Amino acid sequence: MYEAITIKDIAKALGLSTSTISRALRGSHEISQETKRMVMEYAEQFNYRPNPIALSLKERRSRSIGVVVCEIANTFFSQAINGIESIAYNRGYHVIISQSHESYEREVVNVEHLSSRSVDGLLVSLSAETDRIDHFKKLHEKGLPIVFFDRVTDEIETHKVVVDNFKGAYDAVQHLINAGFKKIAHLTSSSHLYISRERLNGYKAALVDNNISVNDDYIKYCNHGGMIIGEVENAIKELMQLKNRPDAIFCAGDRLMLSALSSLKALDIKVPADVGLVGFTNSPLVELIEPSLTAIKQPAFEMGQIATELLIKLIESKRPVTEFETIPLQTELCIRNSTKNIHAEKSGKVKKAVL
Amino acid sequence: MYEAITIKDIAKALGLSTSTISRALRGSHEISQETKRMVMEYAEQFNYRPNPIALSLKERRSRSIGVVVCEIANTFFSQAINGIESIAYNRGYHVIISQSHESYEREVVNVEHLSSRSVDGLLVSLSAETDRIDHFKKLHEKGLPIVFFDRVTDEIETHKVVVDNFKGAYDAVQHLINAGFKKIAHLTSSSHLYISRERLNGYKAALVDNNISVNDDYIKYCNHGGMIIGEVENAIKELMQLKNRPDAIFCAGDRLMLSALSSLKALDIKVPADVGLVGFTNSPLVELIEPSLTAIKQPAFEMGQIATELLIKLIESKRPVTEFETIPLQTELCIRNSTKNIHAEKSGKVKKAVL
DNA sequence: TTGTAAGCGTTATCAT
DNA sequence: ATGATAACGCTTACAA
Repeated sequence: MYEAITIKDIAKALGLSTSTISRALRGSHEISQETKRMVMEYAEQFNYRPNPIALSLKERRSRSIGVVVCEIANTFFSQAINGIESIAYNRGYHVIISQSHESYEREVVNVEHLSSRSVDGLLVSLSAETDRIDHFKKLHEKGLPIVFFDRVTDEIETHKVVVDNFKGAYDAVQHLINAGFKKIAHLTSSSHLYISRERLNGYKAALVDNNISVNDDYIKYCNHGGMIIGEVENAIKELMQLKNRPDAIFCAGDRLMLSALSSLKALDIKVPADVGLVGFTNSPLVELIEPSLTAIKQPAFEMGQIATELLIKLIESKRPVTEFETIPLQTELCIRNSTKNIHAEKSGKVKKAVL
Repeated sequence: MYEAITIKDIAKALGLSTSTISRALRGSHEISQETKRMVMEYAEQFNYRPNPIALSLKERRSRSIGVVVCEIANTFFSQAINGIESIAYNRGYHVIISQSHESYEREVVNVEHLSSRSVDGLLVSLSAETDRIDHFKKLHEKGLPIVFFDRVTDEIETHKVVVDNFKGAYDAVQHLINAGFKKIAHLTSSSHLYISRERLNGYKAALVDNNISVNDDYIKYCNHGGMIIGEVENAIKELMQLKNRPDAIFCAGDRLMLSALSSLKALDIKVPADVGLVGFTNSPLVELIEPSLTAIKQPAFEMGQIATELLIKLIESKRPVTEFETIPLQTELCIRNSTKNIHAEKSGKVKKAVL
């Protein structure tokens, strides 16, 4: 089996003590140049690598951070994870990803697993099913640093990274209205999710501001985030069977949007000829679909980066942090191959946040 | 900060020695029922969790496995990772994912990082750019268990999990020919990848068997797997500018297929009216694209599962393994919403493999 | 049945 | 400038 060389081995080979080797390796000034050179050379030659596990035990930290998301096969999250990695690896942290597949049960198990594996902190985006968060509260109270991104909760006071979901939704619905749609339905995820409620509010506000009354029959929830077979299909079917059938749908998320699309296709309903469609999605594929769809995109990569910066700051801060930031970013509305930056101040916000 | 209870704490509290606690906790028969009960209760009450880092140090294993892939934002790999997780978590292993983004450099760095973090084994699918594999050979020779899946190499003797790429490609091209296409181009990934060569061979064989001569101008390589800006666009442009322009394209991979699609769209070339398109992809989205495309799908989830089973077997085997398996699975050809199982023995193979 | 001590690889503290 | 020792949390011979 794989046997790595240790400080002890070097000490024995060079006739020195382990402490000398340790110091020499870290370039301590209290070791003679000559000894340092010898040790360094030997270490180099035999490809010495400090054992991270021993270090972890000593330093009481694992230099790893846990990521809790619902699904990596979702463009938003895979992009966010890329952002997370880009920061974490530079700072010497491992990233351990766990997926809940939108299941509360699995989220609890994963969090338990990660914490028992002594990650130094957690980056969390809640699952759709999650309606109570004791599993996070418990850890947070014990002092485990946690940063939420995208699917946040207001029940835990810590750093959060979000987009302006209200505005993103509002703009999208306004876009539909501008395009002439009037009977706009809303397909949303779980009502437990704060972002769902924000997006719902944005939707309602846009309608009201345009003197369109809100029709509750037009609002469909998918409490399992569309992960349960038939969940989206049924919602779409119900919408399409309404007497006063909607002429457009605003989808609150990636998976919902894509499932809605295939459900509509199965019903042989054409988009946008029969039904207009816009939604929150980071998938570049929507542009491949003919005619290309209007998408609200989130700055996923940046969100991952910022969340990671904040988490590492928490992890490495000496004394308890009492002031927490909620970093608000902006969405982009991508209309048929042309991206319209709704909010000019976007990059400014990001910059400030990373400081 | 987060302070977990240790065996020492329990020992002190109950006036026993740490070894007694350790044994009691593991239910050793050489500890009195009474003591066991006491210890168990106390541990339960204070929510004792063994420190996995201390365990790792003692057992000289981290109970984590490293995954080396190019991109998690690729349906094949995210599905494979789901399979990997499903096995790993049950067996008490952590999964640490790293992405090369098809870059040789990053792959080397990631592997170095993972091994220095003392993972117990590696699940690898090579990056498109990778043309030499010393970074894996070195570790393999030191005894680190490695299992390759999908993008394998024949330069390292170990377990491998693959599909029958030749047959998958052959069937796809035959399908195009059956549909009336005759001038079939091939857009492939890096020539370094063994699977690319197999798929190329399948492509050629199908042509030859149908008395169509192979035209080298019709074969385009993307040595960076389509990750470099313009790589696929240029290849498609070149194909479309040929005097004897192809009437169909067979794509060797997920990213290539989707990039080809958007490149064709940018050129205002209709699929399949102007150009037929089939390719290796696990993306469910191809069905949403109008008209839906023909896809060759790989059993990604199962491949991940089998690879993980094999890796854990290697990790946990007491003596060096000298006989290695190459598990061959079968692809499915998915034609316009109807899935045709080309190979009946598929499930049988999988079963055998997991044994 | 329980305790003592050594060891996993490293670093910090206190000698020398 | 270098060495000895203890400690991080846990397991396991070996003693008692």
